Amino acid sequence: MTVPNVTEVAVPSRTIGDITKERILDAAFDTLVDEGITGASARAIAAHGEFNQALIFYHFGSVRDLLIATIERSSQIQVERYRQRIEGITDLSDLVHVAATLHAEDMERGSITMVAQLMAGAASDPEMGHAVVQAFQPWIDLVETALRQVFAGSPIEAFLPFGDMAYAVSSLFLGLELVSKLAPDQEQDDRLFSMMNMVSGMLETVIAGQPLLG
Amino acid sequence: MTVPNVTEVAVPSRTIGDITKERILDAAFDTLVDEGITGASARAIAAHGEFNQALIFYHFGSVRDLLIATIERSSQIQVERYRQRIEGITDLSDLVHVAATLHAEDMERGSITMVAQLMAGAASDPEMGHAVVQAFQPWIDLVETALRQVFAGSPIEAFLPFGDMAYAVSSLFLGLELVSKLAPDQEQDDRLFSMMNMVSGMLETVIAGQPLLG
DNA sequence: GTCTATAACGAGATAGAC
DNA sequence: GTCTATCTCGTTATAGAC
Repeated sequence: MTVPNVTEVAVPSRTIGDITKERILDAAFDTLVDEGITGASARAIAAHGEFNQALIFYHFGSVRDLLIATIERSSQIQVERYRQRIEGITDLSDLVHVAATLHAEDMERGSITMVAQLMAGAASDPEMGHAVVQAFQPWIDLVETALRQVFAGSPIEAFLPFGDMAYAVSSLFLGLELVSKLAPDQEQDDRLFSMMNMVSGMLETVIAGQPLLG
Repeated sequence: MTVPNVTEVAVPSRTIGDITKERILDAAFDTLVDEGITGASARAIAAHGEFNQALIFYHFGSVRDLLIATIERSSQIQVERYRQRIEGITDLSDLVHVAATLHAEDMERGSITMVAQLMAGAASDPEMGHAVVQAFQPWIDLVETALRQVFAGSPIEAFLPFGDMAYAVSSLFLGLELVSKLAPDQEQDDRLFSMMNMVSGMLETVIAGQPLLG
């Protein structure tokens, strides 16, 4: 990467090619969310973004490399978005509430759906599998950060395996979006998070040393 | 359906066609597990089962209808298998142990992996989506049965939303197999279930009315 | 019921004009 | 950097011999 001379270029110059690349990446994302991995062909992506099919191969070499670039880019962007949303959350019940909101948002936006789709698609492609796993890691890390925040200072903090918990919670959301996308049921999701809320309430009660029943 | 005359046919007759149909269904299952939804073409399935590609269309009409028949059949069979394994389990920690075993087995066998793959593949196909959701329901019901068993007689039994819990747990396993298949990590899975074991132990302690810490 | 052969089409990818 | 045109291959699916 060359650093532009400041006297020459004041703002980081975005070439027209960069703009096209982003258009293609956006279209690939949209296609993955709308049509799934089986529908994410070069033709379908080009139709979604209303550009020429050949541009995909000019800019990314192959559809597969485009999809890999797509998950890398959007994971990075979306994780950063979500990270801002969990910042400052120190209460478990607040975290559950934010999680419910983010899940609902993501059902529209599709960033986790896209991860699930690429994960399924990478099943027979080790190289792509590696890229997808790499892109999924920041999501797990994000969850771990959130969990550590809300359990900081708790008497059980020292006993909790945050890494494993984050792995489980991330997988849960992955599976959840897979199912939710297939059978959209807002009420089911509402009940799910109200259950999580109940569990978090019980947990807070127990941690405080109070009896659960009474 | 005609009932065969007992004097004529002693055992329910399986035509040679039925046997072929099962071969095709088995091959479709194997292909889905090994190659994923993107690799489950008519040719690939035929190669897996070492039969002629045209048989798929003769017996099932289309690849899609074959895949739908596949998930219907194997979900039914596998859920029945698993149901036998959770029979008589009344202890939460025993359930966790069985769940860990079944998860490990399924990583080899692939019945849940197959559901995850078809779920991803059905994203852009409402009709297939419906079939997959239908096939997933018995899994959720199975989990609900297991949960009801271990919480039967517990003082918190009346407060627990078993249906929602089953939905969540099923989704968790779905996501888990999706990730595990992509990045096989036996140690991670071991830690996961040891965590679940810890949680179930904590839960039993709390339900018994004893303090969690001390 | 199973085979071979092939039609009809969509896929990824490239060449070459602009 | 973007376009049209096209190649090649794999795909679903069918026709017709056996």
